[in-house]
Amino acid sequence: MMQIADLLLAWYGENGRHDLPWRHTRDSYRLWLAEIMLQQTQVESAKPYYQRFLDALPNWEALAVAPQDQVLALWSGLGYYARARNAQRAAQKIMTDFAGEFPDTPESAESLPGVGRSTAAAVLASAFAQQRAILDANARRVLIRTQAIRSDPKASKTLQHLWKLAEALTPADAHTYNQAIQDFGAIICLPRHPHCDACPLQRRCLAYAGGLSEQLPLPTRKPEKPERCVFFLQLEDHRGRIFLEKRPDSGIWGGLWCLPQLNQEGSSLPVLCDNQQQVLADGISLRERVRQFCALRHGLTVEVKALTMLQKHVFTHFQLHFRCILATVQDDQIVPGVADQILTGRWFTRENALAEGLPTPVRKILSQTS
DNA sequence: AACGCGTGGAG
DNA sequence: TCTCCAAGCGT
Repeated sequence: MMQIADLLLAWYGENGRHDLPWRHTRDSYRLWLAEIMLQQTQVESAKPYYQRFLDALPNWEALAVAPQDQVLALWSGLGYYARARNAQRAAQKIMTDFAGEFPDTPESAESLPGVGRSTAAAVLASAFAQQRAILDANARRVLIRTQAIRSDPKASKTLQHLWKLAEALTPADAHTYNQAIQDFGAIICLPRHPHCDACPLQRRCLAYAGGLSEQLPLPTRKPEKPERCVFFLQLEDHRGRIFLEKRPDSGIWGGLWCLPQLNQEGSSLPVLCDNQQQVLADGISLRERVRQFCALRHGLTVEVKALTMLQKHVFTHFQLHFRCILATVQDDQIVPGVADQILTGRWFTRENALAEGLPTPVRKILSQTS
């Protein structure tokens, strides 16, 4: 009787996505990069980024010595930017601590920033033909269904169990099997409405046997999405250049270039949604707050020209409402003395700005108004 | 252990 | 429009 691994391998031979750009290499750099890009990211989203990144930074050394801004520009739009910053740190560690080669044990691989248990296993299996089990969203879902696991899919006890199962099922040819179970999860054992009628594991699937295919995995509770409201300052100088600040590495959009952000203090969403003559809750007019902000933070004297419509950007964990404040600098000069404290701001032409690592909404704003 | 971290496609 | 969630990891 064919076991699950053999059934998956047979299915994969006929139906797998053998044309993916990272499927025909054993180069650890290329395999690792694909794994990092694909974390929490769908194949179709990562595809266009992958080849572009490799063309620009084809090996560990190139990535290790690249300017961080170049790395983030190559990642711009893909999201979860800590992946890009960690990727560069990992490349640097490989150059300094591992003689330019991806390490060949799980412990050492997992010591690289951004490389966890599953990513390490995927690279070791494919680059070095080791028998290592992965446990990503696809493998997790397939195992939960075939074994009819009814516990919380994210609970640590469940994950322990799933890792045991994954390791027990993974055959010697883990490289091929890991691809197989991921393609199977993406094509047949879908998150919603799995194609059980076309499933090669139908007779091995406890969820199918129990009529639970649509109910498993058990849904996880969705945390509430708070709403945040900010203003983005679109400052232009007399030459039409735009002012951007580099965000700190920690937090949202870490390391990216962003429009200066003016937080809305002590006032609620309805105020921000109010008309353009609004006055903030502290009694200072928006126009005056902008002028203070630019003077204190950037040493710039500005004139507020306009306020755009309310726009929205949705993250996984919160919703961002924002307006852009259009303003011009009057004298094109950074105040001497204050300039020393301006570590994070620079003027860009539109074209140069769009070549940098920008958050998606900022890229949209700058593209629209150019 | 629970939360922070992006974006886009599907239904 | 809204909901779900995707090749996870760091803290």
